[in-house]
Amino acid sequence: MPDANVKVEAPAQDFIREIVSADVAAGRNGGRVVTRFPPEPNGYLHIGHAKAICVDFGIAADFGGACNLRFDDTNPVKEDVEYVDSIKDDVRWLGFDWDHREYYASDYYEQLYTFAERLIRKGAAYVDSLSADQIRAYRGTLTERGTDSPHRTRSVEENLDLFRRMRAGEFPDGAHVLRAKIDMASPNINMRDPVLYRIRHAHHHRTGDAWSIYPMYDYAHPLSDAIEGVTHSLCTLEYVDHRPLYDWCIEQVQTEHQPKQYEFARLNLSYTVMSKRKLLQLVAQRRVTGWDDPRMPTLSGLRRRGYTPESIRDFCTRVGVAKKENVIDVGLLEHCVREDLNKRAPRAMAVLRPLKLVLTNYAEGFVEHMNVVNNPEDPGAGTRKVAFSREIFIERDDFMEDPPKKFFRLAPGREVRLRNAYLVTCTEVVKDAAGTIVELRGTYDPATRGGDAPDGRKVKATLHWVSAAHAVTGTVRLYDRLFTAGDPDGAAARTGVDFTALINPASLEEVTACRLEPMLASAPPGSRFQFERLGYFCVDTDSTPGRPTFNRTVSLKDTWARVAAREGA
RNA sequence: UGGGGCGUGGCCAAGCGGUAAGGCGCGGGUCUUUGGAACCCGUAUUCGAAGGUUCGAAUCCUUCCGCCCCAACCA
Repeated sequence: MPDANVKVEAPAQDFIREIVSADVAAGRNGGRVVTRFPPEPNGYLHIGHAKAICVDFGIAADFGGACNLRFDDTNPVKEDVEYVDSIKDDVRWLGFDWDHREYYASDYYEQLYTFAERLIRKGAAYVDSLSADQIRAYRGTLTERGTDSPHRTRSVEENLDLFRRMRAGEFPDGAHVLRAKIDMASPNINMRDPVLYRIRHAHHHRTGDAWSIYPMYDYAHPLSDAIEGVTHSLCTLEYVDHRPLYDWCIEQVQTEHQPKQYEFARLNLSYTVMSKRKLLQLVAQRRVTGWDDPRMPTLSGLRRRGYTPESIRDFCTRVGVAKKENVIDVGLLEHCVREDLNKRAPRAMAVLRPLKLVLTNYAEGFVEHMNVVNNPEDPGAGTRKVAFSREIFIERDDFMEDPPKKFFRLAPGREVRLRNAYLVTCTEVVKDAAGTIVELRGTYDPATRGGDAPDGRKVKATLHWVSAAHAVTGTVRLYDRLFTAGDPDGAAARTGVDFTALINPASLEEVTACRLEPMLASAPPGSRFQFERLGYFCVDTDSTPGRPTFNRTVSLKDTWARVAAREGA
């Protein structure tokens, strides 16, 4: 008698989980759930892969199953160990664990070869000696059926002999291919005798020069899944048309396990390009500094930008899994990091564009150490001391000589609060010969230490600040979306311009003479902070104690910016 | 034009014949020593369109329209 309390059904949140759930309930595959994440090691992982990773590992975890990490390394000329290493780093960083289940399609080459001979023997595959161009011509078009190759009727003996000699390296690249014998008249072009093996005298990053023939994806993938005992092979929509071929391979080879393929929509992000080819172009043309440029949608870029793995996983969950083509608003991704970092990032004060404010009634040479809460959202984060003195820097944007109606910050004669310090009033604006404001003078109210007025009077703004004598100088990189168009791919296609023409010229602004709270100078690379009132920032990988450098992950929501824009200010 | 996939608010997305969840965004408000956060309220008489079946349709049927994918010895 099964204990109903022991059996915990994972709730179905999407159509794939519904299918898996039904399979488990029906006892298919002995109730086992095995998935796999199968990247080709030919580039860096991006946020689109993150969705696939979350789906593959997430579904396995939901059903108490396992997810394999399998490198689909069937094309030696495009692949490299550099990529397998980065992929492993990225998957791990995202928070997923494949235990010892690290597999490679190249580990199955011998087995796949044996399967191929089996196909030849049963007359389901043949060696074709047409050129690539001829094969294309014989394939027909979308509307016209294809034509059988003259080699389609070769005998099993001849096919076996040729195939073995292909393996032995007797022929040059392109001389022959192994093809599945299916149906040249199929309305599904993938079924018109697809190529299974091609000759490639190339060095493979793992098998070296052991092979001179390599299996194609359509052949290697389903059989690799079967070899590993994968139960649910999840991939993106463009493979829907390949499913009949996937099933054909499984059926013809008569594998022990029969994995099933299910497809979901890939992730697209607004103001972003996601194709490997385009990302590579950005790197190659130096439009960005590299694969890990903080503006890149790669996982290494997002990591360097300051994104947390938790926020990316949360994003993938919110995005959902369905079959509809989509373009997710990048604002959702930004929302996810803000939400995560708000709870975890310690606060700091940093003045990006400093304007000196001299408090004329504050004793010269006097220093006070204000008690400051590290994170109002996290009492456990504790407090710290921040030096305050006669001369401080405030943000230039926080002062206006002639403020519009809805500007609440500092202005001549107006009182505002310096966060965690005092209420101050601007009494004088000092300008240079050109009329540029070079300094502010003002007074502070000694009775308001900490920021509260004993008489209960209120101010409409609280400003961040840093003591001039104590601040350290640093660099802050302000990032914005890489493209000006919400849908760069679509816009480029419509207008006929290259997508690089849509790059946002202001995607990076480097601000050098920022004045930072001293403790920021010793923060290790990767550490994240909220610069109060500005946004979330992390110490860049190229930061040094002598020249602290921060990347802005994302700004804080800025109501004033919205109001100012609306008022045309 | 052959085959396949998909059409629910600005962007996602539930919904599986019983009378449109939720998130982001947006608008308004409360609170506030971050114009942040938090909290509250509002935001589709309608589900690509038109017919039909039904007491009842986003859900079933028919036709039409639109978008995406496929003709690598790439994955």
